[in-house]
Amino acid sequence: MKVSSRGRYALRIMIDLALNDNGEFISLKDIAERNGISMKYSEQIVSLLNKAGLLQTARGNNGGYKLNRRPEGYVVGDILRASEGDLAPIGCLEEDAEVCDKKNKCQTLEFWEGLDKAINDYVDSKTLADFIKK
Amino acid sequence: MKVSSRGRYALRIMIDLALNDNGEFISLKDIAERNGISMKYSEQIVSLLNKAGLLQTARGNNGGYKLNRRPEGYVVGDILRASEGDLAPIGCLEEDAEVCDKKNKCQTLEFWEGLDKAINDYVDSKTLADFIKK
DNA sequence: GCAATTCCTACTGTTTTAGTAGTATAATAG
DNA sequence: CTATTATACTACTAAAACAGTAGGAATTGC
Repeated sequence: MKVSSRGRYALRIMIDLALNDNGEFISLKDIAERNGISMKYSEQIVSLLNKAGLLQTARGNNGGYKLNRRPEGYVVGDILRASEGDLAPIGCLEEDAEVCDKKNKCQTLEFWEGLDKAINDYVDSKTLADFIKK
Repeated sequence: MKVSSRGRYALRIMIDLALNDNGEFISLKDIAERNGISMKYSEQIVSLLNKAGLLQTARGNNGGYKLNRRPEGYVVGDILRASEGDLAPIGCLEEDAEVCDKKNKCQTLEFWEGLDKAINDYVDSKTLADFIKK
């Protein structure tokens, strides 16, 4: 039941981008250094965030990344789902799960659905803004 | 962010014990067969539940397992923590985690504590009784 | 053209998961 | 007192997931 390092780092990177946002693109080198993550690993994580449409990017010299909305516009759930994949606590509840033939008589499904909801409700109740105004 | 098969099976086994409780000890063979889990794997899981004090056991002929309280007395969280280990979503929040020197200035700790609480509050709000009265 | 940067994909060591397997110990029936 | 039925304990193993590394291609600014 652990969030992987990808998810944890993804959140840190997004917070870093919010904290250091000055309108310019921020290079991954700076982000990675500030957060003690290797360039190469950061690359992979940022790539996931980018593919999920959470960032604005620029290649080449003076390129880098920046947020494409204000911090309040980022729900933590979206950041985690982008980096971690599904947050579903069991396979049956994943987005693309194959339909289980025992679904109708499954005694535990409802419980797991409730847990899934508890988790997603929580992570969707927080935005990046909650991390920067302190 | 997945619950392992040990945790899922543990819950099923406990429900099975509640549903089939007639005062007698129930053999693991019966439990395993009813739930489609191998004897050997079931053994390991039941062993964890037993060590956590959730069961009453008897060895030898006519031996087996049974609940030591009424279904309402079992909180699902206890069953999952016994089988899965800690439900903490990140290592820092585990019971026996070494103290992190960056704890004071960690920007994300509070968020993860909140998620930990959301998860534990949910699993501790359900008991075995919630699974059998339908 | 060169330096700085993102983008993409393959590879690798370690840990965790999901079990199997074997044997020892205990209780009961006969 | 022994055969049978059961739990208890510990070691092992194949496969998957995790946590990165590594190398090179493409893009842009100066």
